[in-house]
Amino acid sequence: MPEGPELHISSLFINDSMKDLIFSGKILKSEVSKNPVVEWDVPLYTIKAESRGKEMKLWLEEYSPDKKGRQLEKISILFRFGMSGCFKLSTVDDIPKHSHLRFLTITKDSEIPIQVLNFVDFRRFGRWEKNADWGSDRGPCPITDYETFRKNIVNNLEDPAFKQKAICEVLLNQKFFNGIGNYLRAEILFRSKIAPFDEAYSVLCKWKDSATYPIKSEKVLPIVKDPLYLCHAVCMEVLKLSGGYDVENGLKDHGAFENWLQCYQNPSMNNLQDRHKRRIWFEGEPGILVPKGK
DNA sequence: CGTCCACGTCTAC
DNA sequence: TAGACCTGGACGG
Repeated sequence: MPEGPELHISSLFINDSMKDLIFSGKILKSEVSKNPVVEWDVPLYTIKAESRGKEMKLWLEEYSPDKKGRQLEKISILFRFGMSGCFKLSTVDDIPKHSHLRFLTITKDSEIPIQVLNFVDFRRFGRWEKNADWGSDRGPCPITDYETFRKNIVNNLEDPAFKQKAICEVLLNQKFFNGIGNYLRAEILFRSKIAPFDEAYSVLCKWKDSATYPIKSEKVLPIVKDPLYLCHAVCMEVLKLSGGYDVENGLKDHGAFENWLQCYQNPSMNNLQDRHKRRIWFEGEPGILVPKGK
């Protein structure tokens, strides 16, 4: 489930459902995963989460009801979700297929079964790392840090990343658009009415001086076309659906996301492969920098 | 049965 | 700028 909104939904899900849970013991890794074993073996600990673009951190903090001055252990685990990563809560008897990292709760009374927080990832493109900082080649988050996200782009428009590059390809550059993925770029460009293969530099120059947030008139719902604002606003819409692409743990109506999509995978839209062989869905003309040849 | 396609990086030539 | 890394669903013969 993995573009910025899904990562953010995962962190909300964890912070909400783990807030009263106490975990214990070693972190279990599947045999098949090539990711590192995470050394951690304290009697009791709690879990919190944080997301930034397409990365998520878990914070594990030793829990001690009677803190006797001793320094409590604390580690973080940085996750990238690849194409299919997600977190699921289960019981011990109900571990999901393709669960690759597991955190077990204690149980105070035998009435409540042990709960398991699972990192589930059937394609195994997801990665994790202990105590790693946010990816140095990734920009600020359009969901949680929109103004910084925007500044990082408008203050760097002279960067070669934008010149003579198709806007649809630049939208996948995580150095500037951390969290934007294949469905988001289609939805953002569709609402902006920007041709996907128009030049990123000239497109974004037109919007660099517009207001960070669009002016809201009291009566008229503004039809926002600013692509940078839409990077934030479109993500926020997905958060409201609370499910996102390939829901599972969102447990809301499964059709809500598909129903929300206006452009991506819509058979009445056009589509083409970009230079990196990824399919871009769009309405109307492809734009000047469309890859030629077949 | 087979081929193609999918929400994303990685690293090797 | 290719592949490589993976599983599984959709669809064709």
